[in-house]
Amino acid sequence: MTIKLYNTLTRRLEEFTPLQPGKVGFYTCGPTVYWDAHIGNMRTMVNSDIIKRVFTENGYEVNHVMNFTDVGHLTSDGDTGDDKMEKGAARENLSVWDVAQKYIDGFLYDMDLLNNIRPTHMPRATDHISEQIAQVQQLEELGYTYEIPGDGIYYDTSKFANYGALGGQKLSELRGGARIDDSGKRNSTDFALWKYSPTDTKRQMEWDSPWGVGFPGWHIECSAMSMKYLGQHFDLHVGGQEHAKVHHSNEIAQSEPIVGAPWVSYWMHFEWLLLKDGKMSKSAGTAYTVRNLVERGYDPMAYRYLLLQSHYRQPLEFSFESLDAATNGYKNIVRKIADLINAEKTTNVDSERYNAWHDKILSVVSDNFKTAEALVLVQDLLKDSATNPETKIQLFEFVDRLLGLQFIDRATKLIALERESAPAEIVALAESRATAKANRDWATADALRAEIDAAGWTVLDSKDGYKIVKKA
RNA sequence: GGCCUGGUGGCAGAGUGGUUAUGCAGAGGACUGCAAAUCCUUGGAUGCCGGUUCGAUUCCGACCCAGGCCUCCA
Repeated sequence: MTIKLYNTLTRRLEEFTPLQPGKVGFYTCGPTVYWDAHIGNMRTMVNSDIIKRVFTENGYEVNHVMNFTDVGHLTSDGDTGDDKMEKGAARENLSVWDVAQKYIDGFLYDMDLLNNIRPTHMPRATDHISEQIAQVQQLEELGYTYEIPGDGIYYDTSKFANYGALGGQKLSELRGGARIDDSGKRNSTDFALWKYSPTDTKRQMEWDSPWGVGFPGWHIECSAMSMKYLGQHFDLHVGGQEHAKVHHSNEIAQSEPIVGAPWVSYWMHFEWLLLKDGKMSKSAGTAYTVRNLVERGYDPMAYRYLLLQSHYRQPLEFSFESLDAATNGYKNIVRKIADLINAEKTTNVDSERYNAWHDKILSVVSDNFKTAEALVLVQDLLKDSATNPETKIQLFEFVDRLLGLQFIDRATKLIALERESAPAEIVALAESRATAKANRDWATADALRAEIDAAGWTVLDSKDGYKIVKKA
């Protein structure tokens, strides 16, 4: 099936053509591991995961690379300010290396909660210093660099004719020049490739290089690692929308002189998760992590479901109200699937119906990853009386592979919960209640039901008597 | 100042040049002693003003409003 995607480079919806038939290589700009990734960060990861799943279901062999930025780049793109990793280390009284490991572990934990398939490769910047140095050397030989004495090696963006193409703005249009720039840079958009360690303090992370002891600028890591694991040219590069102008423009500027243009065929940028009042903020306590949602009793799949109801190129406004709505919607679907699994099977999978639904669902997500439309089809499928339960179940297995919403898993767990037999004392209470009911003593019956409920079980009446179900 | 998105019912959010998805919430009903679950039915929206068109929510233009990026940020 044809895959269409919106390419930021051309600002157009394009049909995807791989560099090598049947294969796709793509790179996601991963997290800087100095703090917990919040649910907004994770939106990007879910989007990446959907891309991977759509390619996979279309028969592609996927090589997905996502980096961990564990080297301290600076808090300002002007290559000044504090080092984030060092700040994190000071905050937590850990070494920078331990800080990195701690937040990598946390990140992967949350990735798993969201059922994101792990990338094929997850390289760390600090493990690829030599590759980064090698690229800086190549750029130096090609004449793209200059030194600011006592500061570092910089990239001269005026040497790269097409600088800023991705951001839709020419060099001359960027406002950078309006700020005071006493750093010695030739152009406001120039950026560091290699920074010298300060002479007055000892950095925890620093390496030898042909230019002196120091550390790499933060853009070069993505160029170095993507090429190492995906080849000099690859198909797709994705990341948060804020990366387009600076980070990705710089990556292109670093890479194309070395490998030729176009370096990457397609670029995709994801919109942000916003709060009513704007961005998530750590200081305001609104930078929720996936683990925070779990602590509040939410299923991570409900959050994933919320995300998939919107489009990746559209900002999404998060609130607990909308998460509650998503939770209800998600649970309703799970309930219906559980009923399908419980339904008596009298027929076999209807391959004609299966194929029709399969193709319909796959085609809407293959068209620029419209997951919201796929979820509409999921509702339609549940209502479709012409498709038998077995076929529907098989289709939901496909939907789970495609969207990663773990419908079958949650439905199976729900059934298990419902089949778990109640302990004797609960059964005794239920029996008493049944007697009270038979005597039309509603007050006693309701009191007993409340007692059972308080013990963690629910009594459900039916035509044939009652069921005792463990509360989720 | 430059660039870029959007403005759709109570909420979240799709698609579409010609009956405005879907979900949640709401209302009514079936079933229930009452609940729960399920099923059925149902009310309710396209910022404002022009233009193109037989017809615009959809295309074009102006305006108003909101948000984002241009500074680390997914």
